[in-house]
Amino acid sequence: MENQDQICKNACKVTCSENLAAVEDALYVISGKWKLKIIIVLQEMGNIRFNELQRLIPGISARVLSNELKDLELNGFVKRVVHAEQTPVVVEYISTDYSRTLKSVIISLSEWGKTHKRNIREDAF
Amino acid sequence: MENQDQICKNACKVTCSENLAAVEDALYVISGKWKLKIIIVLQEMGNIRFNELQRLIPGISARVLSNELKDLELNGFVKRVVHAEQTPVVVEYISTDYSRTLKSVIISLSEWGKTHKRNIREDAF
DNA sequence: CGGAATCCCCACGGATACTG
DNA sequence: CAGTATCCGTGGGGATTCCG
Repeated sequence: MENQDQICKNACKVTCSENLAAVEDALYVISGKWKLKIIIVLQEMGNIRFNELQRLIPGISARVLSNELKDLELNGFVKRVVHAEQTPVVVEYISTDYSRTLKSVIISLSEWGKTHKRNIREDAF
Repeated sequence: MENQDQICKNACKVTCSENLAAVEDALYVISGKWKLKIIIVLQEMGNIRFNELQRLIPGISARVLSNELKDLELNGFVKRVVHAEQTPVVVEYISTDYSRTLKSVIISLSEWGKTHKRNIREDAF
């Protein structure tokens, strides 16, 4: 019966759009050229200052880094700590607990990136 | 001794840039507004035709969908199957085995998206 | 040092119309 | 149906300069 087929297809569409929505929600916050990279460096390095952060992320400009950090702070991924007692002022950025919930996303992404690179290499020869 | 601190920091920088590179390799292929979404729908629905694909991805235009599909095909994520025997011609898109290696990435991303949405809701009140 | 302000460009992608 | 062609706006982001 064709009905079975239709029912199945429609069920697929539902779980499909649910998945789509979930991924969209995730991408809305962490997509973009730099966001995930910044989060990774912050998690790996603990506290870190603006200029060193910029040095560790090849290619990012100061303006863009500044904007991204504001965005990440607004969304609770980054904490900004100012040590005003010193001159010149020292500013440190620290990853929050919430940003650590992204751990599994980062891991699976970097795992996939590694094997993907290997596959590309093999194809090349 | 300060040396210990320095050695540790430098080790961090190494694993850090390795992670960064891996994630960059991954993002290079699957980042963008639509790529992952298309892959998700394709995996969920099995074979699917152009117009239905467009309908299932709200907001995407025909031109962009067409371009993205070409790109995904080049990278081995999508198979394009033409049934020329019929008129009008039927074209189906099918997700490849290779695109299925992204499964864990998609799952962790959609899982995170769901819990993130919940957190946002709570913050709102 | 840690940014903010300004200028400027171009490519991503939307809208519309057309084709095999 | 399954796209392609063309036109066009806009905003992401680079380069540079300036400020506290």
